[in-house]
Amino acid sequence: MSDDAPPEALRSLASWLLTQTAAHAHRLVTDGLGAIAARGHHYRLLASLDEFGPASQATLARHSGVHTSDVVAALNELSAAGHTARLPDPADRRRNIITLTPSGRTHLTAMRERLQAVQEDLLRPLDATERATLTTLLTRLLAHHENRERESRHAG
Amino acid sequence: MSDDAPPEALRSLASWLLTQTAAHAHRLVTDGLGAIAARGHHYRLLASLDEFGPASQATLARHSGVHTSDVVAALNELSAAGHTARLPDPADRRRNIITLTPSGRTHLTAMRERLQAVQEDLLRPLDATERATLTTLLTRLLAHHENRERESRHAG
DNA sequence: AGGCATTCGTTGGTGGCGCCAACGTCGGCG
DNA sequence: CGCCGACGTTGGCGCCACCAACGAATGCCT
Repeated sequence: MSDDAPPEALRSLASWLLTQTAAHAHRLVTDGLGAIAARGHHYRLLASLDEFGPASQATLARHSGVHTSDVVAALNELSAAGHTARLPDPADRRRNIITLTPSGRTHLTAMRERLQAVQEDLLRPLDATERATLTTLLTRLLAHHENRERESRHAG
Repeated sequence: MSDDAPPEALRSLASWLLTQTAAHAHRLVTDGLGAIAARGHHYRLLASLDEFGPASQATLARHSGVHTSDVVAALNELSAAGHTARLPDPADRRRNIITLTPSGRTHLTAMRERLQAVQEDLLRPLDATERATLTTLLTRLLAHHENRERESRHAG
């Protein structure tokens, strides 16, 4: 649906370049994960569990950046598939403790492989140095805006 | 909702960096345009009209990259606000010819100003050279994936 | 000890964006 | 003439980000 060249008014906007390339990246990721019946949220949650160990849904949300209401839905799916276990915290009955099951660990590994392939696909036209540069620039932008968010949340 | 640091498994994925920064960019754009009751699609369409002149909805979709079904909705809003005019093409009665009204031109200018401010906000941590580098890298990625899309559409 | 604010999980809903299927209308070409 | 295709439109889907509200439970503060 976008055969002709976009107007310069778009091409010259960094925000447009970002959201467009991100859209392509998102499609690659969705397709890659879709092939093993997974979605972005699943990877974020399982990766967080793997790296930080068992956690409540709230801390899981904070680590993964997934909204708590979406964490509920994603964990419903993951638990139904046996990839996570949801058991009540005896020390605080408001909380659930989420753990990664062996099946979940296997699934996570499969996701990682898919995502590695996606990165290759995504970054194909760039050489190693350029990839590093891109990563650095994006990381700096991200850090900046994450800080801004934190400040405005604590101030407001 | 994302207070703690994301896991390294995310930070190391270029696709994640892209979609995250794009999400921030998208929010800035949405807020900026929202202040003047505009949305992303509106800008894309008006900018296309401004740069390429009056066009049918189909060619407008091709230029702006907005899906035709979404073009309909956006043009309903823009026409209702008097920013565009939709008149039947006498030469081809399937087509509508969309034109930019004076009011639309004014609106476009206001959007441009907002978006310029957003770019500043978005890229604040980068100096001029770094901004140029980022633009170049993203443009190359975008061109690559756009070509891939075209090829697969004409092949399949 | 009592009362209040806060946290946690959950439900249901919103909006943007990208996209697909279907349909009636109309034009162009073999 | 008949068929294929383009055009505009409607209605719907999926993913992601996010918000409001609620009951249950906890912790703090007095």
